[in-house]
Amino acid sequence: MAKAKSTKPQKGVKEIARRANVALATVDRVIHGRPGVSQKTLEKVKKVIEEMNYQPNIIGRRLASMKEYHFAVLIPEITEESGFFWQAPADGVQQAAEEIRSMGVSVTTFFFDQNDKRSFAGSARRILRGGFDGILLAPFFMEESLAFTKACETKNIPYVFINSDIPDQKSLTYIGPDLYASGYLGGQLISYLIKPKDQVLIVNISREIKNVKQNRLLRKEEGVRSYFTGNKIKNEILKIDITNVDEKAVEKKILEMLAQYPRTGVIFVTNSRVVSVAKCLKKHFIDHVRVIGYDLLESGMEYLKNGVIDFLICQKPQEQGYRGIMALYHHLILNLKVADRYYMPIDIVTRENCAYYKN
Amino acid sequence: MAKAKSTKPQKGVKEIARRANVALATVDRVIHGRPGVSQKTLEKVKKVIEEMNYQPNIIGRRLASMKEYHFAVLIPEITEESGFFWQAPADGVQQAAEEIRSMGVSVTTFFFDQNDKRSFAGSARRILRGGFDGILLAPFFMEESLAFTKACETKNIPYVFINSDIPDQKSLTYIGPDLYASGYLGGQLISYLIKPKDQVLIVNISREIKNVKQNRLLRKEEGVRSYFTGNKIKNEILKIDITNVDEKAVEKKILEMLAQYPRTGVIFVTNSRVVSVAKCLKKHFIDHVRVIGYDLLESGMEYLKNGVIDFLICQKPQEQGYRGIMALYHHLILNLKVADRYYMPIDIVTRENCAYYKN
DNA sequence: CGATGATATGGGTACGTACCCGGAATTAAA
DNA sequence: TTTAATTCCGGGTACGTACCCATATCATCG
Repeated sequence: MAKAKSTKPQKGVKEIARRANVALATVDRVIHGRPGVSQKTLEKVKKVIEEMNYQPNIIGRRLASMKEYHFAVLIPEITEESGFFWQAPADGVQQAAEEIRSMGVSVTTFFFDQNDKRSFAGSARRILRGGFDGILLAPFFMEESLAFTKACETKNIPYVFINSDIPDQKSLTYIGPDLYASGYLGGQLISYLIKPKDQVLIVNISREIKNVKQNRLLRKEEGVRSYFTGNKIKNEILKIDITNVDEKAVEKKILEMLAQYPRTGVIFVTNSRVVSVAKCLKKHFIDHVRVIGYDLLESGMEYLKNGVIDFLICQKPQEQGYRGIMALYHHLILNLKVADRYYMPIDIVTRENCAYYKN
Repeated sequence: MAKAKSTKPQKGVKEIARRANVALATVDRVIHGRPGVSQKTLEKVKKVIEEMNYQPNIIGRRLASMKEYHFAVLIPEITEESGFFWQAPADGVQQAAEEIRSMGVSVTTFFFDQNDKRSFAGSARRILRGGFDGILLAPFFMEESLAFTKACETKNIPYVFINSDIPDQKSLTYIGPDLYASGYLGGQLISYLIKPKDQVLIVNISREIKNVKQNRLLRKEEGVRSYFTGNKIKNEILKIDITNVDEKAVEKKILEMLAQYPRTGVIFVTNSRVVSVAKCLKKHFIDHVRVIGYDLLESGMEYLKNGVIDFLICQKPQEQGYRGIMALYHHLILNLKVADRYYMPIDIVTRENCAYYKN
């Protein structure tokens, strides 16, 4: 018979071992589901763990297993072309990384070219080879993203979607905008700016038609239209898709439209390319048209301030990056529950409050 | 002569000890500034620490010193009277508390009666006696708050202001709204709703006149006025202070004002009591007056939805609580730098986006 | 010069968990 | 029955830091 152990109450694993009258190592095996434990002891130990409602001490755990956690981030390049939009999420990622570095977490960011599926797939491959423990990605290209997440699932690596969602995937969580709702809100903002007989021009500016990004724009457009029908707003909605994202091309198209439809009172641009439109209006001294767009970029702020753009709809890009990393941290290290999606608040940014959204 | 130590590279304190050729305990004394180290060794060890750019391992530290950190929170009671406003910051505090509990931090919340300075002082006293390591407080009453923070400074306890700031204090940080800016933004929102010859009515509803809260309202009012003068808006601004916060009393005053000034087009209420005003307008079927107010309470949302209130200006009350606690955590446990103030974004909440701000 | 006290220093253990390794118990094969 | 293989279990050490306690060193005074 095993000799009676000391009965002074301990805590954690030790206490389990004491109560179940087994060695620490055995408890450890049970907790980690390692083999080498008889059915009998297994149940005994499990019962004690249950009784104690044992919660492992994160600190002790992190110290003992000096395991480093490596997170990978896959987002578009921070380019002039995209108005440096992805700088903000990258900053948020950075901020989170600093905060949890002392817990043994490192974060590596991979970029891809928004106009090149292959660069996305290439970075994805490199991530898969890199042996990462968690992944944060902007699923820009549908097929490539699906292939990637499937591989992650095989390897049992949790991944978080950011900025764009692919529903029905087994992502740990989605963090980003509710596009439809933001368009709906856009509809309301339009209604504040428009006069009874005016027309509204919705502008989608995007190079690719068949990628996820394009669908994003359409979701927003749906939202706007839905607000109009839902609130019985009679103003006519015009619409134009511009696939040549060059500023000159945008300028030309916009001028054409305005010439053709002179009663256009509001232009609603479904992404940050609103800047190109604003630039055009400013250049041609068109000041009877109000403009609403998306994302608070440096350039957009300028047009907000000089009154060319009235509203920008903005969804906390920095916080998206921050929360994405923290979701992985909570899940993998702290064992906290993570909500399966988190829609960012839809911020209305105007000339007067934009300073508070820029950081 | 001390015998030569092993030279295999270690990390952390051990490596310092090895390089400086002293014992671990000595290094420890230096790091914690404890006495019992000769000037010579002190400098030697400090030099090595410098060279290595030594960063203590938080995990090891937390494990060794099983010190528990206790944070105290001092906020107003969550009452019907205040529209349960403080529920949100309390929730944020709770969320942060859960997140850092595994790092050995506990959070205790103390409440006070907004109408009773003594209850504030009483809770403050209890906190001071409680031996807390960090404090988050809403400095509602000027004198009492100053006495409290002074006591904290004496005891070397860091404190964070939330929701209201008292400038020039040695608070670790301030987290809350920029009141003036929010009023300024309010001015812009008014301009969207007002017609050329309309008058604007600013309403301050607050029981106390001389407490911090009252000053808050005045700051917002200043912001509005400043927007009007700055943007050369000619509409007349009317103003009324209501110190009887009872709904009946508010109703009476509002009706009086509207009778006296029938060209009132917009009512701007400087706090969440906007609900009382909305209630009054709704009751008397007054629908030609637009309403702007503060804070997204359950009751306010209702009037937002049925169109009585157009805009609510809102400053992330939940996040204020969350960030406040995290600031203490970053400072005390993680040794991270904390910005000396953090102004919350000024959210514009409308019928269409309010759902995203409620949680 | 020895006793005393203050100052300086090092050894060692503990925190809660992970994991290696050797040995006991059990079972299968000889 | 002995031996080998297998399964099961416990002892012990490590992670990086904090802190107690014992000892060495040194100045001071009787």
